[in-house]
Amino acid sequence: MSDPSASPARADYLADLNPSQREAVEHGVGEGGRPGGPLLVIAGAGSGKTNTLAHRVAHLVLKGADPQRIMLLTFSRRAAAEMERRVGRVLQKVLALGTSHPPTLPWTGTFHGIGARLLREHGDRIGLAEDFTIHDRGDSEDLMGIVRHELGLSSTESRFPLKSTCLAIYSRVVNGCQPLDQVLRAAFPWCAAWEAQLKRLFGAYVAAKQAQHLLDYDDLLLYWEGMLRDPALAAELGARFDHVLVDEYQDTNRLQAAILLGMKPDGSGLTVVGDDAQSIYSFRAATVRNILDFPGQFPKPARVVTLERNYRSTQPILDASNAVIGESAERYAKELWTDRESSRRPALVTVSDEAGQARWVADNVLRNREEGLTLKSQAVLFRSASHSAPLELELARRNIPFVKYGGLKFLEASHIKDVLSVLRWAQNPRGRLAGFRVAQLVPGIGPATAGRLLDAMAACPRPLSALLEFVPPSAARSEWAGLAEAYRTLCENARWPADVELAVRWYLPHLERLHDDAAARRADLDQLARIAAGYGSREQFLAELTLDPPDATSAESGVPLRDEDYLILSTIHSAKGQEWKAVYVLNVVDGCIPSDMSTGTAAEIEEERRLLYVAMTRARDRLHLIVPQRFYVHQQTGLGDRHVYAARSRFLTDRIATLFDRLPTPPQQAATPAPHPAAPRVDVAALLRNLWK
DNA sequence: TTGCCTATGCTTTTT
DNA sequence: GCATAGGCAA
Repeated sequence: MSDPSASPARADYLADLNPSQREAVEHGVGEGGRPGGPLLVIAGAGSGKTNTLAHRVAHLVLKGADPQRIMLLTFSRRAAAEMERRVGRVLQKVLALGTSHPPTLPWTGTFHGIGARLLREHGDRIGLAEDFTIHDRGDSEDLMGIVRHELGLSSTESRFPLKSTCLAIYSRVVNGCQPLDQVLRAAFPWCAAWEAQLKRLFGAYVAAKQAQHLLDYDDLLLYWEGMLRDPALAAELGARFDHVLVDEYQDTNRLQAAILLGMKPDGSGLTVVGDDAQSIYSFRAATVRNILDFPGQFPKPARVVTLERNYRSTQPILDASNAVIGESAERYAKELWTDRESSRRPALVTVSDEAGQARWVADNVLRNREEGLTLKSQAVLFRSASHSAPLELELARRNIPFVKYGGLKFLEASHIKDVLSVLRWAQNPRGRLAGFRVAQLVPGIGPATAGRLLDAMAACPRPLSALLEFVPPSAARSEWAGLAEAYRTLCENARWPADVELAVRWYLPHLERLHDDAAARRADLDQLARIAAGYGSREQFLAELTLDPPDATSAESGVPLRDEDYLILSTIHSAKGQEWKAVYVLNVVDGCIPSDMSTGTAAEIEEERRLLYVAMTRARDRLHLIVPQRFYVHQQTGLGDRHVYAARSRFLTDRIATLFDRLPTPPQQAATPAPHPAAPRVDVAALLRNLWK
C-alpha cells in the first residue's frame, strides 16, 4: 500500500455520506484495518447501499486492511461486476490516485465463482480432483436425465418428474439444507409419491458426478461448506481473510449462511447488507430468515444499521412503492423517504392488448428521447422473459436498438450447445455428456452407437485412437469420416480461436439439416466465434463460460456497439440493484404479477408483491405500470392458448391506484352506456384466425 | 438400432 | 408453442 497520508483529498471522503451510511462505513474499524464485530446493514431500495459498501471497503483499505485479504461476495454476476467497478472508483477518489490504478480486490465475485476458486486451490485437501469440470444447469439436467433413464425411471406408467424438476428438487434440498420429504411437501407436493425413487436417483446422480470429476453449481457451495467442516482447514480459510462482506444478503440461502458462519464463526470482520423487502429468490431456497437470524447467531450480537433515506426516486414514486409494500402481510422494518419532490406522479396505463402495449411503450420511449432521455436511461421490465416478445418485434420494426437481460441464455440454444460440445469433447475426451451429444449429430448414429463409442474411448488409454478406430454402422460411414477428421485436428493440433471456426465448419451441414431457421442460428454461431476470440485459450474459454456466460441478448443483428444508445429490456429479477430514469413495467395484471404459477401459497404471493416493489423502485423520475385489458395466456390447464380478459394486478388496490395518474384519462361517465371511444374495437379477423389455432 | 411420427403434458425467476 | 416418451417401419 502506498502511504495514504500523502493525499489531502481523502480527509473528507465520508462527508458525502448521511449519518446512517457513515455509521455503516465506520463500524468496528480498528487501527490497521483490524476487523471488528459483525455488522448487518438493512438498506432500503435506492438508499445508497452499493455506495455505502464501496465506501466501507475503501475505508478499510485506507485504515490499513490488505485488499488481498478482503472477500466481497455478491449474489449475481451483474452485481459483482458493478460492485467491483464502484469500489475501484471510490478507492481511486479516496486515495487520490489520479490516473494510476486503484488496488484491485482479487476476491470479489459470486458465491459460486469464489467457491470454484477456493476449490481449485484447496479441493485436494478434501479429496476433490484438481481437474474437475463445472456443469451448468443444462449439463446437470442432461446428466440427471441420463441417470434417470438408466435407473429405469423414464418408462414408468405413471409419469416420473421431468429431469428439470428432478434437478430443481435436488437443488432445493441441497441449498435449503432441508430433508427431501420436507422439500417435497413444501415445494413439490405433486412429486411426493416418488420420494423413494428420487432418493435413489439423487444417490446415483451424485455417484455419476463423482466418477466423472464433475461439479454442478450446488457442489461449488456444498464442497466449500464441506471444507469448512474440517477444523484445521476452516481455521486456515477463515484466517486468510480479515473481512468478508456480502451484498444482497436477503437472497442467500441456508447453505450460504452456513458457509459464512464457517468462515467467521465469531462474526468478526463480517458485514452483510440486504433488504428484507426485496427478497425475490425463494425459488432458489433463499430465505429472509438469514437476515432476521443474522444478529443473534454470534457470541456478541451483530450491530444493525438501517438506511431509510432514498436517493433514487421522486416522492410520488416512493409513495406508490411504499403503499404497495405496505399492504404486505409481514411488517418491514423501514419506510423509505426522500427529498426529491416532483409533481409528476407515476402512471397507470390501460391499453387494449399486448400489441397495444408494445406500441405505447415504443411511442413513449421515443417521446422521452425527444425530451432528452437517452434510450439507455430507460428500461422495460417484465415478470418473465417471454413477456417482452411482442415488444421486441415492435422495436425491431421501428429500428429501436435494445439489449435484453434475463431469460433464455444464449448458451442454452441447442445449436450453441452442439458447437460447444464439440470443443468440450476435444478438451476432455472422457466427458461423456459432450461426446454423447456430438456423436448423435451424425445421421445414422443414435444413443446405442454413441454409447458404444464412449465405452470404447473410456476403456482406451488414448481415447482419440479409440475414436479413429471406431467402426460406425454403414449408414453413418461417410458423415462419420468428417467428424473423425475434425475431432483429430482439434485434439492433436489445437489452435485458438481457430478451433471454433473448425468446429462450426464441421457443424454447419448438420445445422442446415436439423433446423428450418438455419440462417438465424448461423448468426448466433458467428457471435459465438466473436465471443471466443476474447479468450486466451480453449481451456480458459470453456472454464469461464460456465460461471460467467454472456448474459445479454439483443436483436438478431447482434450486440449493439458499445457507444451506441440502446433501450434496456430486463426481467424484474435481473433488474435488481439497477436504476433508470424512466421505467416501464409490462403486464401488471393478475396472472402475470402475481404470476399464476405462484399463487399457491401466501408466501409465494408475498414474494410476487415484493417483485412488483422491486420493479417500481428501479425508477428515478418516471414510472409507468402498463395494464393490457386483453392478455394472451399460454395454456391454462389443458385448453390451449387463449386470450383472457385480464384484471389489474391485485397488488394495485383501488386505494393504491389513487396514487397514480390514469392514462388514458378515463372518459366522463355517460348517463346511457355509449360506445366507449377508448375501448378496443372487436378484432373480428383475429377472432376468426384464433378459431383455428 | 435408428429415425420419424404421434400423443401428451407442461410452460417463471438464476448461479 | 416445446420437450418427452412410446410405437412402428426400414
